[in-house]
Amino acid sequence: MPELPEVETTRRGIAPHVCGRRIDGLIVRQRRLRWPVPADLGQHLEGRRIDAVGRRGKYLLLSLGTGTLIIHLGMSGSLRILRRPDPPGPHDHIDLLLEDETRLRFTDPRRFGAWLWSAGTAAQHPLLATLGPEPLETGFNAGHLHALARRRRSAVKSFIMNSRVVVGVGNIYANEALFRAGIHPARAAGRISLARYERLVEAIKTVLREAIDQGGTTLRDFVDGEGRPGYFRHNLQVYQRGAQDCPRCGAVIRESRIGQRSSYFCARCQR
DNA sequence: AGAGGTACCTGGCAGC
DNA sequence: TGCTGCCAGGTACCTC
Repeated sequence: MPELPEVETTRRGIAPHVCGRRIDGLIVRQRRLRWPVPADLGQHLEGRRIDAVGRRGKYLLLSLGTGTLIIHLGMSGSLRILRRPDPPGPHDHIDLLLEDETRLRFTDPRRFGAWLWSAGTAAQHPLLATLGPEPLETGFNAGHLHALARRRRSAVKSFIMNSRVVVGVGNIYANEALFRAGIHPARAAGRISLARYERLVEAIKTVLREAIDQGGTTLRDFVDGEGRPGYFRHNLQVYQRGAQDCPRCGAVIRESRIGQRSSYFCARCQR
């Protein structure tokens, strides 16, 4: 699933094709996603023009003036621009029909994604109301992390994957950022110094920026707005590299489960 | 308040 | 080859 870099790659890919365009219709072939697609969604969309494509965490936000179409890609979702109405595959659940025959097609084999409507601004929607800061903005800093972590005993990896702490950091980039920062993923969040949180914040920002530059990470499903995969997979240093050599020190990369998620780390470099 | 487990889905893969 | 069990990029919701 798409983490922040994949969602941002999608946003950048679709924005030029949908911004300013009028919505002519909505085809919902499968209503049962993470939540049911609202039965009246099409009525909110048809005839409206898309003003902007924004992002908050892993949520894509299509602003229509009268409200916001909120799209989440879940674990396996992707959005593509179609210039002609290609016949839908079994997991092509939704087409947003735009003027000039353009379509925005939503594909999601696992159906953990979501298409929701928010009247007014997206920030008012309950799903977005409790989200933490954006990792690439200044509100995300070591002081914020260090203060929030006080007395918390959960693993720092689970801590930075908590969307109330910071948005957009999923399993791949949590593993990669902790490796770059030299912090053991199982270390209690409340037992990390401010100085080490400085390193972690820098690592998170850097790894996310680099991944965005590479068009995200494609493990299986992810494609950008043009149907192309992301290439950051070649830059992963620990994720899915259990039993291989640590690229920094040569020790064997270890694999374990933390908070029910696969975790990869070098026990020599990360403390 | 925080931590941990469960649930929602499909598909690919390893092992038998 | 086919079956079974496990695993996968997320996250809301429940219980303790």
